[in-house]
Amino acid sequence: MSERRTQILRAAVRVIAQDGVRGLRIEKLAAAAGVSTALIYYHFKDRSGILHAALEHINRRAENYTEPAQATNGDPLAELEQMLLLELQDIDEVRENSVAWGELRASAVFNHDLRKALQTTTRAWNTDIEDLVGQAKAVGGVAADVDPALAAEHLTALVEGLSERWHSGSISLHRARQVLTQVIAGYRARTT
Amino acid sequence: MSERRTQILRAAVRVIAQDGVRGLRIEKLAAAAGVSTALIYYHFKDRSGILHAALEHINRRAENYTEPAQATNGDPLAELEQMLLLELQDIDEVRENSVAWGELRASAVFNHDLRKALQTTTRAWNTDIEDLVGQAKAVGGVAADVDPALAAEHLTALVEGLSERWHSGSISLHRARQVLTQVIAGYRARTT
DNA sequence: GTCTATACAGAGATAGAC
DNA sequence: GTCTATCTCTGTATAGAC
Repeated sequence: MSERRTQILRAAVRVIAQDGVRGLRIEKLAAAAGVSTALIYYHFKDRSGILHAALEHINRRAENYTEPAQATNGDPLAELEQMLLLELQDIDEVRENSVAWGELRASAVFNHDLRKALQTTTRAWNTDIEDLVGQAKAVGGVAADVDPALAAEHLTALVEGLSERWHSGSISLHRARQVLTQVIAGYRARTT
Repeated sequence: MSERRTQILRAAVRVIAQDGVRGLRIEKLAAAAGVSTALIYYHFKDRSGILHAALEHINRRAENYTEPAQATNGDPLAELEQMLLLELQDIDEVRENSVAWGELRASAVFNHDLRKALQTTTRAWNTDIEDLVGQAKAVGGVAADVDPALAAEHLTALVEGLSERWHSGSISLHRARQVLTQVIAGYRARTT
């Protein structure tokens, strides 16, 4: 992919994180990227083209920082906790991504075109978490009667809910992390 | 409140549920309400006035159907489950409200004016659920070491997360209800 | 209170030069 | 590939009659 394209896409994520998908203005994006509006149309055809490309870009970034972070000494549940808490951090890149991701979800409610990309990434995330729960089960970290798929959907949906509350000012970041931590603790070798 | 106002507000909720807060067009709203655009400005001053009034209206509706539904024989946890599952139903009024409410949250991420109304309703909801968890604790329905406030935030944030996934097509309604039911079941007299 | 007609601004998109 | 200039459409908002 050309330099220019990525330059514009990076700017797009920034602008989306600030104004939302539906608040994205080509002129503002052009300013943020330091190029003319015409160039944006040249590279992305139209508004919807930019949006799709930007959302793909967000997905790719999301997949990246999902990768194994620190050593967790083979404790799958600890790794899971780390992976989920990753989304709830006040660091520019993470917050930007998380807000933009939330916007993608919110927009997909009304724009059916966006749903497919959303589903793919959501499923991938669910699967990652499901695997970790499965591993935790194998080593006795969680009870045998926990359904990994169900637990994964529970945890990821919860993270999304907490993120949006955080971004919309209805819960503090600290509190959100606390809720999540407690819920995960609740999975440690218990019943159901 | 005048007849006309409520007529317009009802239409507004419908339109918001269909196109989102940011997709609301005065002309479309006028058509949906069967009035002229000028009349809308007459009653609500400007676009933002309509939005605020519509969101208040949504809040009022939400508070209503939150009321005790069916007899639950004094089982607080059953009542809680019923109250939360209420949000996950494929019935026009509920879905409309739930979508509109999701839009309010999503818009509040970028529009700080909306946050106050959001916080108020969120807090009220949390408190209701917290009370029920407290009652359940009192009758031994949930373990003594469960923190009702934390549990309430967990459950309500989860419902929001599941709702949005449902509305954006990333989870089926049935599956969302299943996840929620299981999570609540996990609270029945257990540790943490 | 309610409508018709219209002014005005903002934002998406394109033409054409370099 | 990239820019400047500009066209055009859509959507908010108002004027003024009834």
